[in-house]
Amino acid sequence: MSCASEYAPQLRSRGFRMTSQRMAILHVLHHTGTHLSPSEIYKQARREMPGITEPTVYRTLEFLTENSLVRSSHTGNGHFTYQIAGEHHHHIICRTCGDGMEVEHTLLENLYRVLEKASGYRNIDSHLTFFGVCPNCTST
Amino acid sequence: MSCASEYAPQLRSRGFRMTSQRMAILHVLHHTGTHLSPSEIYKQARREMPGITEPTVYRTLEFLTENSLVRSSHTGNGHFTYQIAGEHHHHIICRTCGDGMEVEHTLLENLYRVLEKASGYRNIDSHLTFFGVCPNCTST
DNA sequence: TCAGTTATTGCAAAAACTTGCAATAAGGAT
DNA sequence: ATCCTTATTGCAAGTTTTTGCAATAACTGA
Repeated sequence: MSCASEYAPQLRSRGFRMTSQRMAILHVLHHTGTHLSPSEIYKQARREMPGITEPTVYRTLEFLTENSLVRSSHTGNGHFTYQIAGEHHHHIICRTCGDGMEVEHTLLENLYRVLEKASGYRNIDSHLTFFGVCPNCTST
Repeated sequence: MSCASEYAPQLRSRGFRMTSQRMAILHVLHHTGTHLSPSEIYKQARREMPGITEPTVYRTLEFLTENSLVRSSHTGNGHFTYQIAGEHHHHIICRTCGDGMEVEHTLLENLYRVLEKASGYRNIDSHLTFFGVCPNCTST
């Protein structure tokens, strides 16, 4: 109810609508704060809004991602997780053990500028996932 | 037959086997040269090896990716495509029109070094997809 | 406040992807 | 050349994700 309705103006100004399904999903993501898989989001959103269906969850996540209210990131196994779009960070995941950590966005800002120059693209804004080998697995 | 068997020693030396299914898939990727979706790969591989099944294609792609013979990249829509692991490059995709272009790996090398220092991870080797707005869509 | 427009949802069915397990076959050893 | 070990596949059934279309409900304007 509360937090999610703050997002309504952002949608309305672009001709979209705030619905109870979108509120429920935003609420879930807002309050857990971390990355969740579509099925976890579905389960939790049903507590807020019992009638919500799975296709709606998938479509909503895609929609919210396109509208920058939510960010998606891919884990090692080929699946996506979703989180509320807050502070911008990235991930690095260990190719060997699967452990991960966050990467500050500021570290990439230089690169973004280089890329914009080289490609002619603007407004680059990607949530990236890097793969490498973590210190633990290197030493073994 | 021909090209794919070159990869056999790489697998054998790690205790894995070269099979006709793996050959078929490598052959397809080697000769098309571009990114293909799992179902496209399945369709084409059946021409080389009629008995091949879909689960095998998925498992094989994952296996070949892990063993660095194939690289996966994610497109905007949340799905993965696969290509033979050759020259290393990345993609930038327009958030508005969906058009894309390749990004030289050399542009990122600096960043990788920065990240290795900051994170302690080594051997960072990711196929990245950036999203931005292309020149066409910017001017409109 | 109410009616109209149309973005959004639910439903049902399809497509894409995964999993467990028994059967097969690749490569090493004899 | 043949046997043995075990990595790999196929099958069949499951889960996850997508799609089309009719029904619904959010916002706009009167």
